[in-house]
Amino acid sequence: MNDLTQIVDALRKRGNKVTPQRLTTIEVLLSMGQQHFSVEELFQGVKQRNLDVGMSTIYRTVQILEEMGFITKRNFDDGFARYELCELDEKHWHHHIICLKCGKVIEMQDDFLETLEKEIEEKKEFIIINHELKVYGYCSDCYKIMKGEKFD
Amino acid sequence: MNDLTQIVDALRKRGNKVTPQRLTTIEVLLSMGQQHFSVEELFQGVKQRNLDVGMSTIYRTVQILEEMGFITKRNFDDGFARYELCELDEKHWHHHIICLKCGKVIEMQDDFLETLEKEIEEKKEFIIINHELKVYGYCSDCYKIMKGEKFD
DNA sequence: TTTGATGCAAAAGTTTTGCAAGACC
DNA sequence: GGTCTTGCAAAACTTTTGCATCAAA
Repeated sequence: MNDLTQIVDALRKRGNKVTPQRLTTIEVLLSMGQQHFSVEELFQGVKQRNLDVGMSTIYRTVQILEEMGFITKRNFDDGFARYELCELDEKHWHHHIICLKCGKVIEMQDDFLETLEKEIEEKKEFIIINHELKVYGYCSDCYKIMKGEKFD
Repeated sequence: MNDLTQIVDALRKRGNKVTPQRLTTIEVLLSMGQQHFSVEELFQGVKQRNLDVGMSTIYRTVQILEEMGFITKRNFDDGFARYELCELDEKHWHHHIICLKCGKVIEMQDDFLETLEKEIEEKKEFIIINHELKVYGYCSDCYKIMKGEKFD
């Protein structure tokens, strides 16, 4: 559902033009699937497809796609923004489990926050659009290493 | 419990020195309580106490305090990092409810995520240190305005 | 032909770093 | 006195912007 033609059509409907740079950027982005990609990675991906492109063009494309709701900005505190594809057809949240040592990001599907959302909407008079849960800690690999090193 | 002497002692124990700049920075930080402060705000706060200080000193102090676990970095996508004081004596999480229109941040105390944490620790073999939940949407004020404007 | 897009370079903004001078312990 | 800290300026980084040129529709 979230494929190239859908995005291209939506772009045209918005009055945006579909240029080779934009098309390739979207192709690269779609080929990355659920991953969390940075603007730099998109830039490299487009260049690897033998298309010369400027950083600012990627930034501008990403901005448009975010406004359109096809991608969402995430911040994992590694110095730059990351984006990921949205699931348009259903509200299907996933959460991020982040290792404080190696930076690995594990995804977890879970909709159990729905009860909390209802509570917030009632108690705080708030209309919820989205949410983001990040759990920080140590993955099993790093934890083993740390125990071996008698660290902490 | 989270007071000046505790932090100062911990600094000395770590081999760090307690300079006027550092002391004042910590005082300002403590006077802000639970708020989410930026480095810039700390910088202004220290200067308002008639102490000349350089930005880099604040950045370095904040870095040390984060390493020591007294403060945590938060990112509300407003262009720079924000920090907040940690509750050292107990695991008492709070969550952030963020208005997408006016940027207001509401805090919410809730420990209901404990069940989820246990599940993650078992299923994913992950040692959890911290977590962060951000709920995005529209506060009642902004929602009223939007309805009045027939927006969306 | 009109309007939006591109690409470069420069600007903007936060955060980091090198280094000589100064302060804490 | 030795080591850590400071402060300045400059660098490093990501992201944004201005503008002349170019291309999609």
